[in-house]
Amino acid sequence: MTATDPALTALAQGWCALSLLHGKIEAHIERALQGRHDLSVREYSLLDVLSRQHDGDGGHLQMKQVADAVVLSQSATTRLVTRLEDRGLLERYLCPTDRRGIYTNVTEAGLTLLEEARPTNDAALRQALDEAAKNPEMAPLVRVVETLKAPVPA
Amino acid sequence: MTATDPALTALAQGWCALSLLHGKIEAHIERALQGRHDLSVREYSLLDVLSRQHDGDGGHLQMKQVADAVVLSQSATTRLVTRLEDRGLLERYLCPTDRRGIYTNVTEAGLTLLEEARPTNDAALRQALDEAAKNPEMAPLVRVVETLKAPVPA
DNA sequence: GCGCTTTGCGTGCGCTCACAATAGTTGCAC
DNA sequence: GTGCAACTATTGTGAGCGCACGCAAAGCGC
Repeated sequence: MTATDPALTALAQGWCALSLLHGKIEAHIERALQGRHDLSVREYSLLDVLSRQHDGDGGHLQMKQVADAVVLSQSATTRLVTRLEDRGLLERYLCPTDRRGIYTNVTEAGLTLLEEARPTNDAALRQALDEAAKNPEMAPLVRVVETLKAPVPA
Repeated sequence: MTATDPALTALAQGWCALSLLHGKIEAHIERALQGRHDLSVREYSLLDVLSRQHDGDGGHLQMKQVADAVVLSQSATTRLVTRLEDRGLLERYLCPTDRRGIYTNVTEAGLTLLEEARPTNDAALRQALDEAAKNPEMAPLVRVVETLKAPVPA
């Protein structure tokens, strides 16, 4: 097991490229969102996720599920939601059937800010992808991200 | 510009998938490396990068370039290198021609630890990819990472 | 040689995160 | 009803990161 397996080590190259691409994009978007809308990438992501689940009825994701959706610990999720709640962008309310669970709604102000920040986010993303495409190591990944867009165009 | 461009918003789907995949993999590898070798993903990545540049002559990456390679700020790179130096895994030495520049070498202990941790890293990566492949949203990305391995198989 | 600008690295401060421990809620066995 | 295990959200603590700043070295015009 201590011997270096070439097939596995080769995977590391792909992972390295993925990690690099992710880092570059995140840093680029972070700078744009932070500068123009005082939002971090995670905060934007959270608003985006919660605004989608809000569509149907009234918001059905518990904190635990939210944490999983944004790949964050429970404690970090609590504080992230608290921050946005303090800014009036979110609202917490207890689950009526299980008082352990807590649901969240995006307020009007939150939706407004989200839609306001979306062009910034998308433009920065487009820009970062173009920049990354120049690197042959990442180009294939960039193409997949671009073609992954339409889930079911029908 | 405030209007939502569908073509750009569609890109966000791909970026979201990429971000999710990255987060899952990183968390998985982090847990494995931290538990078995007391190394974070970034520390492992730094050792890996520095060990490669070390191949040719004696190490030619300055802190700034290292920071760019691991997508970290200069200050974070300083501290990261310092931590590994304190653990005896790295050595700093001043550039002979420009005393502002600082180069780094991986010590024997560092190389040993790196090769020791590599199987752990690769196995965790393989495992995380398999897990992620179950999600149709990420499957295409996973495939690219896997096929990206061989730069030039010839 | 002398001053000014630029470059590269290190440091103080505030913020966010992960981990561990805690409080509140539910469901089940008895 | 009581006790207990499982689950959810929050809070305390230590660590790492980014930003702004400071210091030292190098480049440059004089």
